[in-house]
Amino acid sequence: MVKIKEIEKSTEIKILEAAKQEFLERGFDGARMQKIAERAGINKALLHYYFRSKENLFKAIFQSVFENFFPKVVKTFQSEISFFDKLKFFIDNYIDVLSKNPFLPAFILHEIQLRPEMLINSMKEQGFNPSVFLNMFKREMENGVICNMRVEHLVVNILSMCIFPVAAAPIIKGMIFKNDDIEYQQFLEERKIIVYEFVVNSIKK
Amino acid sequence: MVKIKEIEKSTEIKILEAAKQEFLERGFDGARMQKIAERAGINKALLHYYFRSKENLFKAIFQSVFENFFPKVVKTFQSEISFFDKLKFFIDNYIDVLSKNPFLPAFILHEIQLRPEMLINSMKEQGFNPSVFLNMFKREMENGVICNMRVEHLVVNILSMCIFPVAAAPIIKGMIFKNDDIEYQQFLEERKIIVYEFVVNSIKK
DNA sequence: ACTATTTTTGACCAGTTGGTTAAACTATTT
DNA sequence: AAATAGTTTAACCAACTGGTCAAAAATAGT
Repeated sequence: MVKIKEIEKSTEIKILEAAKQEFLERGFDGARMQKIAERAGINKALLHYYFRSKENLFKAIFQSVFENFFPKVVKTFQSEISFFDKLKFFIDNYIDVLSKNPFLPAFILHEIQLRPEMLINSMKEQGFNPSVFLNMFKREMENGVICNMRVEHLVVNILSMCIFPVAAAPIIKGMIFKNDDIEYQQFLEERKIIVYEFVVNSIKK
Repeated sequence: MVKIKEIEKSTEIKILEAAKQEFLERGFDGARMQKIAERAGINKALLHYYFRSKENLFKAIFQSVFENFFPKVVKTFQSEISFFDKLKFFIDNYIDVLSKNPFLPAFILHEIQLRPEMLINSMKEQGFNPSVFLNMFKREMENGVICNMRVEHLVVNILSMCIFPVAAAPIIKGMIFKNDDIEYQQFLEERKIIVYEFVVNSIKK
């Protein structure tokens, strides 16, 4: 049994991985329990054995996925580097995470439209607090390092420019890059620097 | 019959309005033909009488909705006002349209993930051409009015800051404004100016 | 007023979907 | 090795869903 666990992933892990794919690609309403079972290579009844219902399985996935969507800000921002390096590091890192989870942004944005409770739930359960983020910028404004503005707008601007281009990948690919995946990936790569410069240009005193 | 048409909307219009609501809120997979019929106050079979299938009805809605999502750039940009006024007008106008269609951005972003063809289709059918948009900025760069950068990034930045805050409304409301709708609406209103200033600060020479 | 055409409806259908169950299989305990 | 507990499966089910159809109702044409 020990050997099996090492070679073959545990059933629960296999289910979670399959469910994550299915839910991320198709959303709750589009996802099919049968498809999840097939993807995991198991019998459909096993899904209900491990996770009572579709709703339950979905909640598990949403929570695990939520972590990737809301950047673990604390570690990034507690380091000793300068404000601008923190900002640069954050943007680089966040775009990187998202571009490796291409379905994530659109999935979250879609699901929360009719289930905002899920968000609040996940936030509480993970102790996520946006004010850590906001306060960092507020401090730099008070120190006169960056221009004064409502921090909420600044933060939303930064997040917008990181998240939207991934959520809108099919649009951008289709309209700008003639559906060339490589060119689009290159575009995202460039943004790690461009977004930082764009923000700094705008807020630096 | 003339009188009836004036008082009561034609069946087709009623269906389209009901379907638009249902599809925008729930997406294709979450929408129910029965619910659309109820919303329109008609029998379900009528839906199939006017639009053969759910798929067909969806296509009709997607196309009509697409127009609002992709700003009618031409008219805005052909006017004689200065570049910066065009930009200001565009951002103001676009945020306004989106905030009046709160489900629109997340709907489009979700649906295109697995149906990119729909996008291409609607684009062709409506003769939408993104290069009109891109070229305007390129011209101003060549004229030395704004800083040089890859126009694609500039345009994506602007669109990001207009679209994302609407798509992410439930997140922003929940995390920043304690679910206060009015404060959130005020926030969007402010962005009409803030986004413009943020962009201009960054690109003005 | 009568007919032909279009619009609307209720009843119905076949396929799908999430979920259940009893039995088979596997591993663990004694 | 026998009993016990934990996994896995195939078969099944009730509810729902998109879609059909024949008949009824409304409208238009004569």
